Amino acid sequence: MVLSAQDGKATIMDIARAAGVSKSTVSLVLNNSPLVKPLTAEKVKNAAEKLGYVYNRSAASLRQGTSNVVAMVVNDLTNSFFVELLIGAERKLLESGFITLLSHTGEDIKLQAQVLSSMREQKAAGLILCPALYTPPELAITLKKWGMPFVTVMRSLNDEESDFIGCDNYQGIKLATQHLVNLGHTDIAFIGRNRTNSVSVVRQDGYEDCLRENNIRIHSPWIIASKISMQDGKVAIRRLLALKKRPTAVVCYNDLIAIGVLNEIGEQGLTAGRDIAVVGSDGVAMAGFCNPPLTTVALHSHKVGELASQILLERVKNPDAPVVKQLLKPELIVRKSCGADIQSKSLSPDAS
Amino acid sequence: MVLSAQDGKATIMDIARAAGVSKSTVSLVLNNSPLVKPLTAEKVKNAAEKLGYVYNRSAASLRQGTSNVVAMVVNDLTNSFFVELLIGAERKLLESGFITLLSHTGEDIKLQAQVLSSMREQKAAGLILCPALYTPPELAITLKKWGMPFVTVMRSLNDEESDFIGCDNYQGIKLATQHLVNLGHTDIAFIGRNRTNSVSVVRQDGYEDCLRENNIRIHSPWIIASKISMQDGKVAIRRLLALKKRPTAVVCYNDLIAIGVLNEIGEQGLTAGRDIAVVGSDGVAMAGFCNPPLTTVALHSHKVGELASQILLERVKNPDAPVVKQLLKPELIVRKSCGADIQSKSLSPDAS
DNA sequence: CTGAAAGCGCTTACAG
DNA sequence: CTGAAAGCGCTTACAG
Repeated sequence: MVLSAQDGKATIMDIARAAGVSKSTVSLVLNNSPLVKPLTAEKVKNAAEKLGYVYNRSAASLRQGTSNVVAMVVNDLTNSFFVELLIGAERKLLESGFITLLSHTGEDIKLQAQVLSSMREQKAAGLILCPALYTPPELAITLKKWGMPFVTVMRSLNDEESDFIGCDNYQGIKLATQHLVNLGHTDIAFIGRNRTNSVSVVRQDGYEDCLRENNIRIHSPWIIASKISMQDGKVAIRRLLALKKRPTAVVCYNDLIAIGVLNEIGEQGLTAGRDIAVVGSDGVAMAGFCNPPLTTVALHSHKVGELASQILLERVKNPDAPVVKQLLKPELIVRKSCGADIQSKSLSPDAS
Repeated sequence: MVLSAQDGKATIMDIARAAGVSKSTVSLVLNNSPLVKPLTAEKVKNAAEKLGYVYNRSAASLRQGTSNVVAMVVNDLTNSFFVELLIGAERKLLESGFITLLSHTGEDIKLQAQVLSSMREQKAAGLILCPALYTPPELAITLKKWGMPFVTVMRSLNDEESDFIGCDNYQGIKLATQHLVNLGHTDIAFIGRNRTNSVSVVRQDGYEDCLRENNIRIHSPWIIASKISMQDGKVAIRRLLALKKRPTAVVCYNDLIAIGVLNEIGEQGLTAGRDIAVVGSDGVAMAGFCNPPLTTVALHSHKVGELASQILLERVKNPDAPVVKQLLKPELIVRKSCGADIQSKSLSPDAS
């Protein structure tokens, strides 16, 4: 194939001339319109190839008033749950011909507002938003006024009228807590209390309701406020271990915190699962490779990302379709940090 | 502020009319040109605000032939090193008025080629590329023919004429290996051999050269091929532990592999640092929270990302500036997985 | 199934 | 310091 000296500079007009058709026809061919006769389409495609033609999306976007980019604004990429979600979403978008404009807000709502404006200027076709903590709910109204289709993920904006894909945080934490109860624990702590984070509120509710349903009294010194990081998990369990009356098990808000917890337990010469049971939530890949491997609740990060993309693209196509609110079903993954293996061993006849 | 019914639909012409100036002047104001009298600029800005004006980047891109998006194509976001790098780069780009078009290739060169084409169509102003394994070196030529400024990160394309930001992998692994030698080890394994990954080749060289310089014979059964994942690290150490003649220490290609190694060691009831020493490379955040905490070589992921953005933006401004090739200096971070704490304890007078 | 024409909203010389 | 004019490369009714 001989590339023209103008490689990359050819326009639709050049193709039209080379192929002996009008530029309208070229445009139709480039967009795979069924209106064009196959033979003509072939001629056009060959000419485009020969000229080293590159489609100019800026021109198309200007003309159409929208683009083939989708904005993805994520609160915390240091939490691999969101990275896994991003990977799922990005792949799915790509398969549908969209490309991802990414921004990481790091839970900074000022920054979030700034990047959203920027993405509006880019004429993003839609937005997948994992809102930063403390995002004002009016953001939903703003986005609608902008006419930007969006779906919120994991955290909602408390807006009835917008699409949301999340996980059943309440059932998830209940599953985890009940598992500890089933293993015989009654002294169960919760790390990650934060009354201004709706997800934390729900997870704490799941923990407390589970205890109540099992007639276990809630012991408030065992409910520890914590930011969402490994380091803060570490600090929280340290406080718990320093208590005169220690819990025998701990439910963590998420895996990130649980990983910090496991680390500190190890540092203190203790063994999670034997000396104290630990469960997390989210089911990040890393959880399976902790020491000991972390019992957690899989929230299906990739699936959430894929679903969010899919729902968004449907919303883009059809703004008037019914609102989608979907909570994925959590799934308990039992590993060793909860001590389930030790217990079953001591119950088996061949236990030493 | 009263928003017009046309919120978001106003153009530069509407502003011009409202402010009583020409649209050229409006354009200059929007681009913060110093040519416009402050008073005029103020009038224009007020009018824009009042009309709910949104800058249309598609139009600007079409006219200018370039955009304010920067493409970032990353080989492996399941490795948090690259996530950290991405975070650093994205933040820096945002500060400079650029927004990030992201794609995750997952080491798939077909997919990589596809997304690069797509980013070309978007008229990305530049590209930060962490190339997929086995990327043909001709990619550098292609990108140049496209006229797309780019900088490769971590892995180079073996092209003298293009910018590259990486880490001194050779010195890094040497640092790690020498640390084990200093602790008294002579039976040191290497996990992560891959002769078709240039980074692995260099790291293995660092390991081997360090042994040689210390007059330690290289024992090839202790050099284990492995893919770059936690699971593959797990499998590799299992093979090593099954050997009749086991090594007493192991250098891992990177932290991802090391995390898998630590997990398997724990699963076998052994303790890293006491029963076998482990060191990683990269210095991901997670390394500090392993059990035991992982001794590793910090390669400064955020810094690499920031530097890559900075160099790219300079390249965009000045295509003829001298080529930049920069290797960041690695830094050993001693934690417990290498057993340094145990050794120093046994050397201290108050050891039990 | 194909062509001629208008226009998307900017920026950029150029003239004053 | 400001204005009039041209044009970036597409898509989309519309007419045939």
